[in-house]
Amino acid sequence: MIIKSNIQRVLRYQHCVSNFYELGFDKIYSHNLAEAVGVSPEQVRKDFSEFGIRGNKRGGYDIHQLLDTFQDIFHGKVDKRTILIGMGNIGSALVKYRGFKKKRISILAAFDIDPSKIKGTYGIPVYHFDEVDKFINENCIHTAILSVPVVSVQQVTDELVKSGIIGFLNFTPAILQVPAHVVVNNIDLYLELESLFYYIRTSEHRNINCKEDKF
Amino acid sequence: MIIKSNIQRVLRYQHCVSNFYELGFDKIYSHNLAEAVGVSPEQVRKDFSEFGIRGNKRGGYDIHQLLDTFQDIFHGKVDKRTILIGMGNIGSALVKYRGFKKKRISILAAFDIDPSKIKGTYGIPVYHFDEVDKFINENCIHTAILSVPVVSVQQVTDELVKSGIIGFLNFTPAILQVPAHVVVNNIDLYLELESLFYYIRTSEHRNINCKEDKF
DNA sequence: TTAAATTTGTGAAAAAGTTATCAAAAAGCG
DNA sequence: CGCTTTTTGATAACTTTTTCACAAATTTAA
Ligand SMILES: NC(=O)c1ccc[n+]([C@@H]2O[C@H](COP(=O)([O-])OP(=O)(O)OC[C@H]3O[C@@H](n4cnc5c(N)ncnc54)[C@H](O)[C@@H]3O)[C@@H](O)[C@H]2O)c1
Ligand SMILES: NC(=O)c1ccc[n+]([C@@H]2O[C@H](COP(=O)([O-])OP(=O)(O)OC[C@H]3O[C@@H](n4cnc5c(N)ncnc54)[C@H](O)[C@@H]3O)[C@@H](O)[C@H]2O)c1
Repeated sequence: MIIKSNIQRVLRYQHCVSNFYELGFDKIYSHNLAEAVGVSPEQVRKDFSEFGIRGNKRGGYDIHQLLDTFQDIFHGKVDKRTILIGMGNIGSALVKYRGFKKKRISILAAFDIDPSKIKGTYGIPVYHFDEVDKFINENCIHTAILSVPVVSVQQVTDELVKSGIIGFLNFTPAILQVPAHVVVNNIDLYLELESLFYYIRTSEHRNINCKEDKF
Repeated sequence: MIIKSNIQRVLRYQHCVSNFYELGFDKIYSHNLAEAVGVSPEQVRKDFSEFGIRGNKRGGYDIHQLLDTFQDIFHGKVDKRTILIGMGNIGSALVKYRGFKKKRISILAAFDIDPSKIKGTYGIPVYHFDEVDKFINENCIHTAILSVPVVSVQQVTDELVKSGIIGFLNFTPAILQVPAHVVVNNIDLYLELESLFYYIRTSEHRNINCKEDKF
């Protein structure tokens, strides 16, 4: 199986190749992509070979061909659909964001248990969580974004797994217990912030004008 | 230098140890933490040894002692302060979130260039970005959260680095160019979603009731 | 007190991931 | 055309990270 960081790097290369395409280029070299994405050229070639992407010796990679291949790999011509559970702070920020549409990702609907959220207008329909099973099966949904309070996330997850969800984007700090075939991508903002503080505390480059050692 | 994933795992152990403490336990074993966090017991012990945390053979780890040690490592008794740049969808979700306060992390102020954001009420002061340098130096800020549009993030970053910021939490899809001593933690929600779709497409566990192959 | 059971800590082994090396292909050029 | 330069692709070397294995310590219990 191709590992997550490999996939994510290739998605970054894709973005970079699109930029080159927009600028009118026809070919691109591993060192171009490496520089733009902040990895080594060898890494780029390794990543490409993992996906069976071949270039031309001395000729680099053909941009049009690359873009086609990326479209195949990531189903670029297919709309990707998901649902969101918990229309709170994070949930409504995600729903309002326009950037996913450009990448052909749609949050089809949101689900909550708070009647005020269900009545609200957010640009997408917001239903009661009781209706999620019906919606998943009627619309053939495989993934869900979890932005509910941490206390209820495991129960919500269990029900979604029962309804057929096999991929989660989890914004809660909980470590979800799921069957082996279910994938969970965790976004733990607290861990990201706290680890950042850890690094800056141990850094020798802190602002020398600071009298006290504040963080 | 201790790596990020090591730090983040230990933060998860901390959370789990706190739960055990709340439940009235006095000691905890590597296998308890392993199970809760979803890693191997050996990993727990290796992680601990990296931070110089020692347990007792056959006696496990003393919970009170562990919690004290975690407080030392992560400066649990010190308020950690940061600022936020870009009071948009994501920015205001973060500012509204109450969970960081409990962990003694405060977003002291936000900065924007849109006058309507600067006039708005968000619970924390929102200043014009022109004032960020003064604020950073007067308040001894080392870290910043970036939730501005991707087109302006590099320029914003350059200015913040000049003002002394050495740690970023970057919500934009841009790969930031920063000096070597500056740490950037990236949260790329598009990459997380797209890699999830990649996995579920290649999974054999997709809902069999789906006639068409929708994603 | 001795034996049995359990759990840590660590060094070795294995696995995973990244970087270096270099032959081969292709392009440019005199 | 033949020589030089560039760049890929494959493999080897290296590095990092995780897992394994087991001695040492400590507790429990007989
Ligand atoms: N907002 C942030 O910046 C932030 C940062 C870090 C972590 N998180 C995590 O993200 C999650 C969401 O945070 P938030 O700030 O958006 O919270 P929030 O309280 O604003 O939103 C949670 C939403 O979930 C709904 N909900 C509650 N129980 C539900 C259930 N059983 N089924 C369906 N919906 C339910 C609530 O009605 C609410 O609308 C939390 O777990 C939080 O820990 C958020
Ligand atoms: N909202 C999401 O769900 C989401 C998802 C993925 C990625 N992102 C990324 O996060 C970033 C923010 O997204 P958003 O949806 O919150 O955007 P947004 O447009 O809602 O907010 C951006 C804010 O930044 C301010 N701003 C613009 N230029 C600025 C400058 N030079 N200095 C200071 N402030 C400035 C704007 O006035 C606005 O308030 C974007 O880069 C976006 O690509 C957001």
